[in-house]
Amino acid sequence: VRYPEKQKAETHEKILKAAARSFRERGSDSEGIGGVMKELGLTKGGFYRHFESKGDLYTKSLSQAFIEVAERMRQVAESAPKGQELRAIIEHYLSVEHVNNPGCGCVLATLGPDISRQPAAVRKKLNQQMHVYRDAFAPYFPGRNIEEKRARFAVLFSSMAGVVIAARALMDKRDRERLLTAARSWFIQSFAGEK
Amino acid sequence: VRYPEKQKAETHEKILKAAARSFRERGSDSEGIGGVMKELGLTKGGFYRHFESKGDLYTKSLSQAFIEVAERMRQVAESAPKGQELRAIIEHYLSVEHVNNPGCGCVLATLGPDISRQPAAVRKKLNQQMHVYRDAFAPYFPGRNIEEKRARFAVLFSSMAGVVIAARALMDKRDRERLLTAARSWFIQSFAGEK
DNA sequence: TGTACATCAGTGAACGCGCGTTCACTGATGTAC
DNA sequence: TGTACATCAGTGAACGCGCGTTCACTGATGTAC
Repeated sequence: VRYPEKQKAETHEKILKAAARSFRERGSDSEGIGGVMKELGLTKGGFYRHFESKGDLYTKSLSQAFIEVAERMRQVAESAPKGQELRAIIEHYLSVEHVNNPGCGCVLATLGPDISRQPAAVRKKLNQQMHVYRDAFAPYFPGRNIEEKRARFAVLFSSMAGVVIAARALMDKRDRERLLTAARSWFIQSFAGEK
Repeated sequence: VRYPEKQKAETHEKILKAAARSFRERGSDSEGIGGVMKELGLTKGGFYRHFESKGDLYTKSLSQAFIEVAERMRQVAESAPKGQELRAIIEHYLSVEHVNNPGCGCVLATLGPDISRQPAAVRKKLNQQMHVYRDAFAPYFPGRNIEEKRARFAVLFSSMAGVVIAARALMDKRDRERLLTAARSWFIQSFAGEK
């Protein structure tokens, strides 16, 4: 069956998005191509018209995920009152919603350790995406120059990712909220200069 | 072949330690029972005389890992000058050595996201271990009462885990060292009250 | 406008591989007599 | 002290399963004439 005009591009993007969610929710194994394609009402055989391999999908879908997350953060920052952008970003990142929705959340917080186990080529590509991600936020950071802003970005975001990871590992709901609340007020105080 | 007196206990512990390292280095998949047993010069068939299943090994070896890491941290704290314990812990945790040796490093920083994907029973057991881990350090934390100390412990350790994860994801050695240095001085300043 | 043909996204069965698990077997050690 | 026997850690082959990948095939659409 030959399929309608623009369908291929649509399917391609659907696979990308579904995979980006699946990898973040379930890890880089444990669902697989068959599962993702099935979710979309397709069969796994067709996958290879869109991607070279599972590794190819992994790299591309995570790149996509970095972009999506950055875009969302940018919106949060833009809709915050002037001077409160960083605070808004911190509150958004350390929210219960983020912790409860890994599928559309920060890549570092869902697949960080996994990324460091990838072959060099994959890590390289993802490192580039991380830099794009970083440079989208550097403007909101305090610091005398770009180097200082970048350094603060790196410390804050990696720290917050750790908090989200720990919160997700905790089973007790109240422990989780307590951790998030404590972290929120501490990060805001330290980085956004308030309580 | 019937094997010498205490050999079983020794083998049991060897498997536990090798698995604790393997899981942290390569993730919860990607080496497997066969590989771990082979490393020890054994065949995989014998594995089931020691553990019920791979999941059983996972839980027990990570519990072991929590204990080992806590013990090491305790040593670091004890050999530090009076009043400098927390600072010593931070420096040790955020060292290049820790980043370069995931196999004997912090469990949260190697398998944090993985833990949150485990079935409830496994998470429960690991949560208990995390509490033991926490209570071993609470004494070194500032705070008016045990609750405050625990809260600070949770924020500091989860943040530091995030930094180690991010450092491991970075390919460029200098980026990595820059992140660690920035994080070290920031955490020490914030938690251990110095620069 | 109509017709013949090439294209190629998607199908569904099959293949290969690795891994977790099982199981019949081995044989040196510990124990009972 | 000596002998017969039970035990059980470890072996190695086999099994089943799921997953990534391949491939011959389909047939509606787009294109060439």
